[in-house]
Amino acid sequence: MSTGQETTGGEVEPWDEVTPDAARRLLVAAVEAFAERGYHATTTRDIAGRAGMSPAALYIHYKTKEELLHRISRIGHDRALDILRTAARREGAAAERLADAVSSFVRWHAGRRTTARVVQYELDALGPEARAEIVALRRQVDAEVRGIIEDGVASGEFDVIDVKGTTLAVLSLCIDVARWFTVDGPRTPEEVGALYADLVLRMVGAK
Amino acid sequence: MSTGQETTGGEVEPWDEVTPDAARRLLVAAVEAFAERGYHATTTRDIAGRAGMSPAALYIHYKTKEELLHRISRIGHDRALDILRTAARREGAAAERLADAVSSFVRWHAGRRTTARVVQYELDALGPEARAEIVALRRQVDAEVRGIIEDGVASGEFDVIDVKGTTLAVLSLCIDVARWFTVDGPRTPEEVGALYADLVLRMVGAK
DNA sequence: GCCGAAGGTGAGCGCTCGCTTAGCATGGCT
DNA sequence: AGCCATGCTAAGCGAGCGCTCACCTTCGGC
Repeated sequence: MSTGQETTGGEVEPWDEVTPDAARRLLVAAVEAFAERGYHATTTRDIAGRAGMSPAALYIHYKTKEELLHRISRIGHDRALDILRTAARREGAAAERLADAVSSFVRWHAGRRTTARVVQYELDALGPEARAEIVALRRQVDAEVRGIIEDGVASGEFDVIDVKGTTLAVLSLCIDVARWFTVDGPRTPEEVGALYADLVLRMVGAK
Repeated sequence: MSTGQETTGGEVEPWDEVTPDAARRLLVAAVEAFAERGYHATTTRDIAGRAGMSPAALYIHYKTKEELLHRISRIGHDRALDILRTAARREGAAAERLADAVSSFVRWHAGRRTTARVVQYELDALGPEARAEIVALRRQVDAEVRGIIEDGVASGEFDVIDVKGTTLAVLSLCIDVARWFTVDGPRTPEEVGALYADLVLRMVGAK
């Protein structure tokens, strides 16, 4: 049921933009630690230890522990938004674009689950101004998906009563993948992506 | 689209079972604090303060802070399982039972959001043996929903390719309500329940 | 061969954490 | 009246937290 060509969904490590090397190692270590134990349960000594450095080294590259979370959250949301934008702005019917958006978004949440977990569940640990910046990005994420659904409704492809509520549900379904997905589980990110794209097309009454 | 009579979905405070009164006040205070800031970010001083008591009072009624979380998680999961069981075992077609299960489960996650948040997102803060107990309850939750979907497939009411995957997605959709729902938002728990019941019936290809 | 910038470390400061202990008030039972 | 079980508090212990500081090492430019 409706795949066609798809945009790639976050299979590469996207931390190349973080330099120098030591700063990137610290950030990757922080992603792992935050994903495993949560922001508040993670100590700066744990992050530094995972990166093979002393606790003090962290403060050469980052002002505070919260700045680490902020950087991770910012880069992660940029990536998520990029994935959805790519799918939303390609050529094709609304059904194809929605299926592509969902499957690549889900593949990112499953395949890069540690990052997604931090991005989606540690928002409240940020201070007010950093959180406001991230919330703005989330609104753009919502707008991309809502745009595709509105297109489908306008063209008669979809049958949706509550566009805002359905958009919320679609994103909610995708995001929760970061909560339950495990690499030891029976499904690959690609399989979950395909299943969820199918389920979402049913939700919007495609065809 | 398919409502009919519904089971009540967690609109009452379910902490009557916790006695004595001081222990219940502490537990309610802990639910609020854990839901707002997360288990690890919550201090025992904060919990005791919300309950109008000194920090030491907590340890008269609970051995550790973790025991508080364990009790909350246990009672919450019992309640969630009870809601789904009631819906699953009533009379009626699979579509009605599934709609009832989803709408009451969602109403609980939205209406009693603080409890649901702790129950669904603080599982990892429990120790191994407590977590194992809760995980067993979650498997029963999954089995109830899967049972309804299997019934619908067997009777020809539903059109589902991947029953296990669809069950997971349905529960995932409901659970994530605890993450995004707010009382300040534009929707009531009842409205979200009705919308989600409709979306889930579409997901299983009902009728 | 010398120097300063960049990047690192060991030690530790001030603070807050979960939890304990000694002791005080209350109230039902004898 | 005397007594002790129950429920609570004030004070504080040991540990671990985020973060800092004085100092060390490495290395390209002259």
